[in-house]
Amino acid sequence: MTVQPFPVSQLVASQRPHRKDAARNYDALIAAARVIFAESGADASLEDIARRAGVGIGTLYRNFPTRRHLFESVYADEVNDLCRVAHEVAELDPWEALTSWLRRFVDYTVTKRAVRQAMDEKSEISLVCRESMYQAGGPLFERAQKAGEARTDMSFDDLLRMVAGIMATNFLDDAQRDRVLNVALDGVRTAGG
Amino acid sequence: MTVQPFPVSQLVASQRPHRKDAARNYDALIAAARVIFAESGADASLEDIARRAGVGIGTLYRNFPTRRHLFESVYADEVNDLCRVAHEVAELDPWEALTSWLRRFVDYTVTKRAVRQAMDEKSEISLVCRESMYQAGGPLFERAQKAGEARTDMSFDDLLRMVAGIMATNFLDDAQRDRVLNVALDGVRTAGG
DNA sequence: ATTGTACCGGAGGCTAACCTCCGCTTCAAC
DNA sequence: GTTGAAGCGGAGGTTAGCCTCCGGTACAAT
Repeated sequence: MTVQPFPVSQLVASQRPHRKDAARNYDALIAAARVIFAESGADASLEDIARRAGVGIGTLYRNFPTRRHLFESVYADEVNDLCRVAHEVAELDPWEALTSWLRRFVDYTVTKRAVRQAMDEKSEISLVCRESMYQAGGPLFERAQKAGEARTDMSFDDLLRMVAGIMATNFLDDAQRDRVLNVALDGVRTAGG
Repeated sequence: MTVQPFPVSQLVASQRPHRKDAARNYDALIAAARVIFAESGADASLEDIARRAGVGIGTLYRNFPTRRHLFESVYADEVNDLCRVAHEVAELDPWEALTSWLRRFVDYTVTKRAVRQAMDEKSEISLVCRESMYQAGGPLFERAQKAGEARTDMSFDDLLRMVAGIMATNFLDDAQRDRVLNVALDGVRTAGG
């Protein structure tokens, strides 16, 4: 059960400017985008993001020529973290490892609304990100399957989309989201295999 | 197990104009909105809808003063159908009745993307619709619970949101959506009770 | 057939967001 | 400290969608 290192981080890091002020602005933009995308989805106003980051709209466009560039940079960041987490949970028992990784997946507020859209993007970086995520999480799923803890009549892609769908849904509160996720995961654990 | 008649239909029917051409336009608008909302979500362009319906934008606004009016009219229509279906499935066995109703719920393409938004609306008509839907589907769930076919540690609201989340998610194809829905429903059927 | 009225449609003003462009500022190399 | 280049920011042109308004049209009642 090997997990590849993170090809995504270079893609993102290479864009970060060298000058001090520029780098600060770059980070502020990513952080702001994280928040605004989380609140309003992937088609949030770029001017809102620039305003929140405390920079001019021109600066935003210099760093991220298109909305997609910005979105993908944020997204890549998250995927990066997810890959790292997959490493960290590798020592837990199979089912525990899988579900705690998926829970982490759910917790990402940035892409909570936007991930579903990203799942269908065809751009190169999206493909790379998805690939990375699959390489990181897929083995956890297979291990759980081999341990007889997860049904074998569904794919990892099925699983991710299921969880993504639930995580993108509005619930009354976090407790409800958790309850529902548990129900769905019970469905993954049982029968059908 | 009684199911209330449909308080929603009056709300909608009362808005339908009397004159022949006007009524035709009204229907065309609803039909067009159904399609466009399904494609682009609840914030689709109203002018697209008018164009597709083959009427002027003015006609749209005369019939539906706000985007919400239009959306809710379409939504109410769907809810209506769902209530009727709840009646029809009442004779099936408990689990079968519940799942076939839920499947019908999933099949609604109109609100596929938009239902999630609607679930959180606070407007009067949304409340009425949700109430109707709960009165129609809730008994199916309770019956399944009493028959030991559905877990009792989740609410009907939990269930609907789970299914709504899955139904609003983009899948590779319908087979995948079906597969995932089945997995989640397996989680509802088992344990935890 | 006439006529009053309800209805039609789209031109056009309004706003919001997109994105470019360029004069000014700030950094860091020497 | 000087200097040139990299970076800044926001004014403003452009587009898209919202919604109003009114001259003209088509229905249905008589």
